[in-house]
This record gives sequence, structure tokens and C-alpha cells, in this order.
Amino acid sequence: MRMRSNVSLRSDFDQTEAGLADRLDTIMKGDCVAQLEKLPKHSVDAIFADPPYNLQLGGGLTRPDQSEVDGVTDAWDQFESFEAYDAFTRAWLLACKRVLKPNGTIWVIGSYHNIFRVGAIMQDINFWLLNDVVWMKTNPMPNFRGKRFTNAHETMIWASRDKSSKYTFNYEALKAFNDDVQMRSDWTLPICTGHERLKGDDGKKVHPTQKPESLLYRVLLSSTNPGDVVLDPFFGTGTTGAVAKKLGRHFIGVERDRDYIAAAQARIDAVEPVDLDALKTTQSKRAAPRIPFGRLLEEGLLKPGVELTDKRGKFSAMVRADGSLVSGSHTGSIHKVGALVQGLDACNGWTYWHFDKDGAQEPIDSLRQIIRDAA
Amino acid sequence: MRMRSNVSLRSDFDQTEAGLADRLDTIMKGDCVAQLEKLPKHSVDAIFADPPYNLQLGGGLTRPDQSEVDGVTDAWDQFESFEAYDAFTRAWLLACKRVLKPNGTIWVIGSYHNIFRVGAIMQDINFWLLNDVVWMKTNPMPNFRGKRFTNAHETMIWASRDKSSKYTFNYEALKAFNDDVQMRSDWTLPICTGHERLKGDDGKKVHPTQKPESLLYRVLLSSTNPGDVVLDPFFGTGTTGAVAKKLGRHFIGVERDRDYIAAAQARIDAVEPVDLDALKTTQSKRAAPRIPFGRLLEEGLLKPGVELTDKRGKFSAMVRADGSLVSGSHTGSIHKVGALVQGLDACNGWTYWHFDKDGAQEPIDSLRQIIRDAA
DNA sequence: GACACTGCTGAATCCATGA
DNA sequence: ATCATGGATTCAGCAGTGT
Repeated sequence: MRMRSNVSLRSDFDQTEAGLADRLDTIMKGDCVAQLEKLPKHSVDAIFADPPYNLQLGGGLTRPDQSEVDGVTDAWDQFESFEAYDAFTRAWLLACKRVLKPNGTIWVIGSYHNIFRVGAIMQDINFWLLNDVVWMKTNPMPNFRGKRFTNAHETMIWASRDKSSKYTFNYEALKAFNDDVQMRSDWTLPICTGHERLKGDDGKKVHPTQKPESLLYRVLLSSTNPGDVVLDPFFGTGTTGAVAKKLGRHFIGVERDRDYIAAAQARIDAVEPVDLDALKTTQSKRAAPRIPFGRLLEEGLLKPGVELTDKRGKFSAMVRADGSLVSGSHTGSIHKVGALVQGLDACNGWTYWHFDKDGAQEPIDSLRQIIRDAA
Repeated sequence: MRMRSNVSLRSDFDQTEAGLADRLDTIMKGDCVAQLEKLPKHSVDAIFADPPYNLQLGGGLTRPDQSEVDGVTDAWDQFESFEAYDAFTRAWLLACKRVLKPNGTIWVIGSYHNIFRVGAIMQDINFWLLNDVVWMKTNPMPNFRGKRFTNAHETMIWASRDKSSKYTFNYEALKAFNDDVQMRSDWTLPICTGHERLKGDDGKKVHPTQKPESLLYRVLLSSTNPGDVVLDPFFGTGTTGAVAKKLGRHFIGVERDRDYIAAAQARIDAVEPVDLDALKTTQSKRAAPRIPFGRLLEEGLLKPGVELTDKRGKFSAMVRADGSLVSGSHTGSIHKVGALVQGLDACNGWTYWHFDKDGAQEPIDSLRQIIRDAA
């Protein structure tokens, strides 16, 4: 009976699980658009995509980089080239959008060669851009010819599936991570070198653009929860999978190249997941169960008739038995009266109102915390 | 004879001069596409454009203290759709391309709201992208609701008129400016505040998005020469003109708003050109990037789940994946938990917390040093 | 004069839930 | 779908005032 009840409650999830069960934590071999068709609609929580920008499409018709511009015929040719890249981009982004859950988010990384086209198409197909995040490389390749600025960064676009998506953003966790100031849109991280860089038997790097795990660590920590399913349609050597496993997320990879797949699989197999307790991250107050102000009276933490004041004692109000406040002609909730006495539109009564504790002013929020801690 | 010879060599320039003479160092009033038609083809050396960003702001936004954020809701930033914005963008970019010299370059600044569309259109009409340069703001507006990363940067696209352009890039000057290392594609500069920010008689900002002179200083220093003509089709309050005059470049501004024009003119009139030899004095040191505690986890120097203690092993805490610590009922950053366990108001977690290194206690600060040394 | 303290502000696509 | 309401949320820097 209990089982049934759970199944019933989680039918949506289970349906997804059924469709994904044999794909979870595996690498699908093949073209990403074709492979994504095998996944159920609305089945993954997040996507990280590192698409090629120097790609050869089917007939080898693309020159994704800009071609010579010297007259009308070349302009047409170039249009063909951009058009092919745009068509490719639109196709895989649409395929991603189909499998992404309504509240899911997608990350796409690129450079100035392709990121503008990618971003514009994402907007065109109604992804809702949340941030562009700049990865500044501490150790970029210098510009040898001295004709341009050292190309020292790459750009990631973070977007939700729709404008109305209620997406995951672990704000407090990132703030804790960042020494108690909110995380910015510019991240300074080294490129992938040393032991982390996968090398073949010949000592050569397996993949030309292997991303550092530190980058994916931050991506997954910020926008996914433990147990989430993360899709990477251009899996490469599996940085997304390795970090997902480490952080207790599921991954699904799609990759065409068998050598990359082999390297990625071996790499992921060697990853040790972190301990479950260590995966719990700093929670927001929003996630905490709501405690109405009246509970403080029920618990005897405050008595009806007691006087509350703002921090400086400028305004005062009396607590009534039903948990409403009275201040002059103003009555209502702690929030409403707090706003009214200040002449503001809104107010957080929990932090605004204080009670007298041994002669000192203490916010009533500390009383709420007592109840939360006891639970 | 010598004169003739010079004229012959510089005929292009002289023709330009004739057509531009009465426009140099002036502000043209009106719509930028219409005004640019008045300029000769191939007549300006460089362009800096700060077009509307098409922000599409929703309702009001308040800070945590309930004060209202003065958002950019001006009519000039309103567009009906992406299509309308694209048409506008294409039109002014084409107009710019016509007046730009074959070897000229253009800078366009924007945010994630518009920059992807701008960049894609620039590629479509055969501008040749040279760099995207990220302006990281030292003091950006925070994210007040904790729903996204702090939007802490803007993006500039730098492009030559054609792929074959022999454009100006003052590599050596920039390198000298940057303490003898190549100038990178990420620039850290404060936003325009304080006395530099133009204010009206009412004390309010004249323009909602005035750019800092330091930004234009680098732009013009890197990609123009003294005597060059710099066009700004969205002149606003004339930062481009002010810096151009200061650096011995000519400017041409186009602006629709008479109030902006008046403010810009007065501002520019007050500018004193600098002695170019003295430029080096204004160079800025690149501050070492801050390394947050979370970086130690990303780098694998500490693993989530590991235990930290104070020097004497009196208190201990567990590290979680987001870089927060747990010690009994206390959770938070290394600094916060360090303070809490000691019952203090503040604590430097870097020196307080130690990890076990071969049986000895070593402060976590030594791990941070490893990252600093590697960079 | 130095320093502490308060107040203000910046290109922002900035809430969630239940009735 | 709309509407009301509970209550969560900020960093760096400059200007002005006061001690």
C-alpha cells in the first residue's frame, strides 16, 4: 500500500526513470540529434554542451569559420557556411530542448567564433537566458603574432528551458563556496593541464579541448541537485560525467568518436563519489518549512500583549493573541504592520521586529530559529 | 612636387578630410542611420558603438532594504521583438560599415541581452571578428533576489571591416601599459561613478548608462593612432569624444537626445588633451584574483567530507561539496563556522582551520598558496 | 586633518504559494 | 488565469557628515 502510494505520487518521475533507466550513467554512441531522439521528452534536469565550432557536417559543406569576403558570390558562399552551422546548432538545441524538463537549465560553452550564433539561436527558440558566464583562464595560450589581444577567456551561456521555468540555482551554496559573497558571472580558473589532462599511449592529448573539472564542478554545484540527471550531448572525454559521478549526479553522454568514448569510460570508472553527507549543501531559508508567526505564541516564546520594536526603538507594536500586530491605527501581520509604519510597500517582519531580551533588542527571527532547530 | 607626391599618396585621406572637415569633433543630432548617410564612404578609422541593449525589464526591483532600483526603462531601449531589434541592429551596422575605412575596426559593447544578436549580425554582414573583450566590473550591481549569478561583466566585440583589413593594433603600447605582459581579452575596471558620472542640476545622473573613461581609454589606445577619426553612432554623454580629445584623436558623434548632446558638449569642451608621453603614468596594476575556499575542492586539494580542526584539535568541522563547513549545529563558510565555534564575531578561516598532512596539522591557507603559485 | 559612520547607487531580463 | 500575501534578498565605492 505504501509502495503504491509512492508510485502514484512519483509516477512522473518513474515514467522518466523507466525511459532513462538503461541510459543513466552511460555513454550513447552516435550523432547527438539522432541519439537524443531515443530519450523521453522532458527527462533530464540539466544539460552541459560543448559543441564543435570547427565542424564538418554531413557532406563536408561547412566552413564554420568565416570565409573570404570579396564580392557577391563569396558572400553567398559565406552565407551558406553560416547557414549550415546555424542549422546544425538549431537542430541539436531543439533536440536538447525536447528532452529537457520544463524547469531544467542548459549550459553552452563557446568562443567568439561561434557563441554569438549559438546565443542568438537559443533566444530564437525561446530558451530564456539567465546569465552569460565568462571563464577567464589563468594560463591562456599567448597570442604569438601580436596582432590581437590574448584570447584569455571562453563564454558560457546559462539558460532555462522557458521564461517561466522555476530553475535550480543553489545560491546559498555558491555564496558559501565563494567566501560569503555572491558568485559573479566571471570565473577565474586554469585550463586543463597536468595529470588531469588525458593522454594517449603516445603521450599526446586525447582530446584537443578537454575542459577542466573545476569548471564543471561549479556548473553542476550551482544548477543541479544530487540525484539529478545531467546530459552532455558532446561528451568528448567525459569531464561532465566524471564530475557528475563525483558529485552524486547522474549523467548521460552522447559521443560519436569511439576513442573518446573509451577514454571517457575508463576515466569515469576511476572516479570515487564523494560522501553523501558532504553532498548536502547550504540550504536557503526558502527551502525551510514555513513557520507562521503565531507558532511563537503557541510555543510560549512570546506572550500576547508583549511589545515589539524596530531595531532602534523608533516604532513599536503590540502582539495580539492571534499573531497580528497593532501599532497605532495599523493592524495586520508582522510584515504588513512593519511596512505600514515605515511607509514602505513591503517588509520582512521577522528581521524588522525585535523583542526585549534582558534589556537588549533581539529580532524575532531568532525565536523562529529556536523552533526550526528543535524540529 | 613633394606636395603632389604626398597628395597622391594620401589622396584617400584628403578626400575624406574634405568630406569630413566640418564634421570633425562635432556631434551630429539625429538618428544614427540617417546621419551616417551624410558622411563619405570609407571615411572613419574606427568606430565605438554602445547601442541600446534591449533589456526587457519586468516590473520594479527593490533592494533588500526596500529602496528601488533605478532601472533602464527609457524609450530608446524598447523594442517590440527580437526581429525588430535585429532589423535595427543590421541597419546601423551596415551604415557603420559604409563609412568605415577598409582597414578600420569597430567596437560594439553589449550584455547577454543583445550581444549574441549583435555578434551574429556582424558576422552575417562580413565584419571579421578579432576578439571579444570582457569588461569585468569591480563594483557591479549585486543580484538582489539571489536568483542568478551577479551580472558582473559586459562584452565588447572588436572586429575589422573585412577579413583582409590591415587594422591598427598597438601591441607594444598595450604591452607596456600592461606591465610588459600581453594585454588579455579580459579587462577589470570599475563602473562610472563619483565625480566622473555626469549629474544634472537636480543631482540625478544625466544618462543611465554612462561608460567609464578608462574603458574608452584602452579601446582607443589599442586600436587607433593619434589623428585618427573615431565615430560613435550612439554618443550619449560623450565618453568616446572626451577620451578621443584627451588622446589626440578626432571624434564624430551622433546622438538624438538634445540633453545628452548638451551635456556631452560641455564635458568635451572642458577636456584637456594629455601629453602622450605621459600616458604610461595611468597604467593599472592587475590585481591578483581572489581565491575562494571552494577552489580547493574544485582542484581536488581537499575532498568533500574531509575533517578540519583548529590548531590544537579542540574543534573540528567537516567540509561539504559547496565549501561550507559543518560543526555540530553550525554550518556556513570557513570564516563563519570558525567564529561560531569560538563564540566570536569574526574569524579568518584560512588561518584558523587546519587539515591533516601526514599526521601534522597544516593551515588550509597553505593550499591556497599552492593555487596562487600555480597560476 | 584623520577617521568612523551613514546613506546612496549602479545596463537587472531578480519570488513563491495558495486561494 | 488573476490576486493577495508571506517573507527572502546586496557589494563596492563614493560623498557627506560628525567626532
